[in-house]
Amino acid sequence: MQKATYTRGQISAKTGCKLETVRYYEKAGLLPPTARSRSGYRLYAEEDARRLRFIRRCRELGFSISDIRDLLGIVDKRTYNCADIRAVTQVRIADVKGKISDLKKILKTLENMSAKCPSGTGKDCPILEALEK
Amino acid sequence: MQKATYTRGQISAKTGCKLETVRYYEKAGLLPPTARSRSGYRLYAEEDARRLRFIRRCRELGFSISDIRDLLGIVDKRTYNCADIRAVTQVRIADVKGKISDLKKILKTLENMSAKCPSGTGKDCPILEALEK
DNA sequence: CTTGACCCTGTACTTGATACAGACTTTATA
DNA sequence: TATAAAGTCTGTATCAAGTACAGGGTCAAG
Repeated sequence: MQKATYTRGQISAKTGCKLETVRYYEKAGLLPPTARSRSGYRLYAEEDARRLRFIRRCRELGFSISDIRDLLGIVDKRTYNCADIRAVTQVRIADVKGKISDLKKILKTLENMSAKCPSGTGKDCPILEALEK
Repeated sequence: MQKATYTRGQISAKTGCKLETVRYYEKAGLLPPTARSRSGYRLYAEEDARRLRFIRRCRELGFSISDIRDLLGIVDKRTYNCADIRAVTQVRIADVKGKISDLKKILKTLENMSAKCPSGTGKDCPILEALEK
């Protein structure tokens, strides 16, 4: 009984990772080199699909490729430590919080600037003045 | 009476734009090519400093280089329209709002994941399970 | 047998800088 | 005045995280 295999196009459709991105993840070391058909086509297994979905989910949550490499490295150890994964996640949470707070400041500034604009067609635009500080 | 001129290092210090970044902005078309000394050194004027500070401020507020090119294009017209500037700013505001909302969703997911983790050293990490979806 | 769809590799492009190599110029110090 | 140090010049490489070709080989259907 053979294991099911998929071509790159098939695994791409199956996981939602774009065709070229799959190759990119292989080159980036997130996906181990697959088996190849006699003519050199990559042959992906079910396990690769799971891994790709994991990577995709992590990317959606903003983990960097290098974060994901760390996470997968931890996972790939037969005996991993839950605390290690938690640590990576906590750093990510702090990062997201920081970004939200930065963006809120930026938003406030932009809205203040925009509010001063009489929405007219005149010159001496108050937005420009604010931008020149 | 000569106008004051600055070298790249001087204008960099004066505006807070890093040395190499000044050259980059020139290449990117945000800063017009400056006058040159006999030996080929760039000579910046007061006007360039104003322009660089404007660019820097825009970047701090997250405007892209191409946004800034647009803004400067509008400003450089002798007769600009305040509404045009307002339009660019409004798009930027919408963009920032979108990013904040995306990041909030991400944060919630990350925190939910992390909250399930018993912070222990066990296996079957609930964060991993959540990441595999 | 040929057409079209798929896959292969390697490379270039994107954004917004940053950094370096190797050469030249200017300034400061001895 | 000589020389060393600091500054500037150009062109190119690097980063992240892909995306998009070009120029080939391969596979299935008609």
